[in-house]
Amino acid sequence: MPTQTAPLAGATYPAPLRSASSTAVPTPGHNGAHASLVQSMQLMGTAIVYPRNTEIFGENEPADYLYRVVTGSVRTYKILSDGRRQIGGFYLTGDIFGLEFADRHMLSAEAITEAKVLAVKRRAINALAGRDPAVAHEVFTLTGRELKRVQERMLLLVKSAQERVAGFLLEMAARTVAGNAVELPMSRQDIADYLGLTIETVSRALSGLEDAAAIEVPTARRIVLCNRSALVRMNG
Amino acid sequence: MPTQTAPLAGATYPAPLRSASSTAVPTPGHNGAHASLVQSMQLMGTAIVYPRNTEIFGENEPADYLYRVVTGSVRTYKILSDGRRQIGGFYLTGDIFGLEFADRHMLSAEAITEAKVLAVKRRAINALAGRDPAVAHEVFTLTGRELKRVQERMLLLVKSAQERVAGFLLEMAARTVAGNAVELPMSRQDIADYLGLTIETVSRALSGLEDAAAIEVPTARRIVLCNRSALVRMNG
DNA sequence: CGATGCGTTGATAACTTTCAAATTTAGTGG
DNA sequence: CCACTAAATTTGAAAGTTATCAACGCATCG
Repeated sequence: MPTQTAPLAGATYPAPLRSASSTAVPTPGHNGAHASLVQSMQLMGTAIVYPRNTEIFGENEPADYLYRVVTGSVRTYKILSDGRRQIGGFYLTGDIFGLEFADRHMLSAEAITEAKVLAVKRRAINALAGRDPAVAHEVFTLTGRELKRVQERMLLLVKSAQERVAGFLLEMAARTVAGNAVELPMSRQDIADYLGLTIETVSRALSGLEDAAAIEVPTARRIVLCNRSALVRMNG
Repeated sequence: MPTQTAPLAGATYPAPLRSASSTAVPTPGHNGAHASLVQSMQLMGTAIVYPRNTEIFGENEPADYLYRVVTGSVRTYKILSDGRRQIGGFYLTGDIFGLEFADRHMLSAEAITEAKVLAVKRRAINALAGRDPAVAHEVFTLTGRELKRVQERMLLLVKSAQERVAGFLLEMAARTVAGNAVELPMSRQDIADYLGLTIETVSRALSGLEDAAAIEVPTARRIVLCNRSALVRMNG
């Protein structure tokens, strides 16, 4: 089914959020908005280090925890019936993941690089949200941002290969502190599975952007955005 | 950005839901779950009839109302910078639309066929949700379903044309009461803009499915699903 | 130094779009 | 109610894009 709208703006919800359904990805990067949630997770949470490419949780497992990336990076994904892998999202330092409307994960999560992850019992956060409206509000903000992200992703998926890659780079750049250089933690295969393309097409799109002088690719994982407006233009 | 998870399962949120961000499409069809919300909307709402192809609300307008389709059908959409139109969702009788996390609509809405629409002040619903936890819960359920739908839509968008069309037909069939016949209120152009394809490709995919004896197309708008398992197989 | 994995590049095939035209359907006016 | 015009849909052929298959380069690591 379709597409886009969510709860009510300007509402106050003293609501039960019991086992609704579905999932959403939290907003990475801008964490200033989640001060109390992040802070609380810090206190309640357990930090675990996952080596590269190891599973953090699997599809259909009970969603008992909420996670926050302390260091490293994480991907969520789903294996489709035809064997393809669709990546749900990338989570960088500071990002929160594992948010679910349902009581089971709809996606699996893996460490892309070695990742230190803070895991907090969902129940604990729920209890906290019950006591602290600010925390509850943060959870909603996360949900809202996630919806927006998924929508933007949908818009990305109807574009051409080069537009998708350009959009991806802009997205990663926006999530990364650095000036114009983006350090990609994920492989070309990860990017391809995120954008619904093949690695060859991703590689060619990057080469094309390089030829167009929009980016530089000193190493495969490091990309310099030389001409952001060109990227924006390509992004659609 | 990416993708999928949302609020916390099994939580109780006495939360402020003020101007978060983003949008989501409510779940059409199965309305049994929203008894009290629907009922309340019935009492509070104003019914308006929109002729075919007229605007119900526009992108960036204040999202002051929540809508429910009484009769007819509605589409939400967004015009992309390159002129293409991306359809956000289709809303059939009983469906609720106009849900937003933000205080302005991210999409425009139009009547596909003449549509009788119930419009209810958002504030009124918020107030009701504040008093009635069941209503608040319904709003969350809608949000959760919407997230799930957007995710499924994302999965659809990375597939082949024929898979997308097959998936679309299954979706519409699931939302329609009728046995195996689906009466499509929308044009091929609407379908194409929903699936990120051209009308020609949609038409050819339908012809292909017809050749494969998976469907019959007595008239352009009426489709009979002869072999559902074939469609499911194609759907991925 | 030879494996092994990852990324790039090339050639070809498959798929989708684009452009064009034929066909059907719907709406209007007589 | 019929005829006619306009719009929508289908179909065909050619062009463009992306996937697939294959080879090559480059780095890391035993």
